[in-house]
Amino acid sequence: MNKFGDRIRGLRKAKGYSLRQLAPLVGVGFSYLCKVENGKLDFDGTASESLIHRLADVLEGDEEELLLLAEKVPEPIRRRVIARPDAFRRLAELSDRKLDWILASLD
Amino acid sequence: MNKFGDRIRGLRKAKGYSLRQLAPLVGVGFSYLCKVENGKLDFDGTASESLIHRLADVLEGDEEELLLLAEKVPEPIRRRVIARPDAFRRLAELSDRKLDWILASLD
DNA sequence: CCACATGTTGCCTGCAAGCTGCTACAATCG
DNA sequence: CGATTGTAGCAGCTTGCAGGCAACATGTGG
Repeated sequence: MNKFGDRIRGLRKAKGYSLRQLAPLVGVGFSYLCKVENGKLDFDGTASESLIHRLADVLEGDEEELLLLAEKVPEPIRRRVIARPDAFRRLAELSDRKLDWILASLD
Repeated sequence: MNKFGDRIRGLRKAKGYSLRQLAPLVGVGFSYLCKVENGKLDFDGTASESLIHRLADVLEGDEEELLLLAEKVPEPIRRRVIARPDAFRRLAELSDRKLDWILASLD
């Protein structure tokens, strides 16, 4: 259960980077990157949003996907939830099946 | 533009508490509470989630509503977004009008 | 076998969030 | 008047986040 780290590692290998090569490109130390990939950060948590942003950039990954794997709510979604709390409170209570139905009816 | 503080103040008055009375009930100092209500915290930010939780409890307010006023995403909603990112990424892109339409069609 | 790149880990630090806890002063009210 | 209430400023303090450094392990080609 380390979806985020595994994804990062995958993207990194795909680009042929070593930890020491990638680290300076995203502005952190290589040892920190290692911990990020293995989910071994001292404090139980994940990388900061700004680091995820830089990683997505350099590795050409989907930033929102990475944020979600790291269990963070991406800003565009967050803003929308805050703007329309009435709507999202209700939507959040819906079953998977009803969500699917709504998505289908959007076309 | 101080929705959260105003709401807290309203709830507090409704219960007939003074700042100095309420403060110990939620475990903070009265001067801090004053700044929370007036949005004058030293660091630009809002009260912590745990304080909001205690306030909702003591003042018998709706915790999710208060969190949203403080521009924080409540846990139940957060979990749902993480569980169904595909759905919420799309829903977040919808206009207010389309959201209203969906809500209406839920009955 | 050695040299060297790569990955892993433990400890250590800087900094900002989220408070505490005074203090002082103005406004309000019985 | 005296007591209560709200407002504000300032100095600290504790915790957790974010990351650095140095040493150690593992692996790989020559």
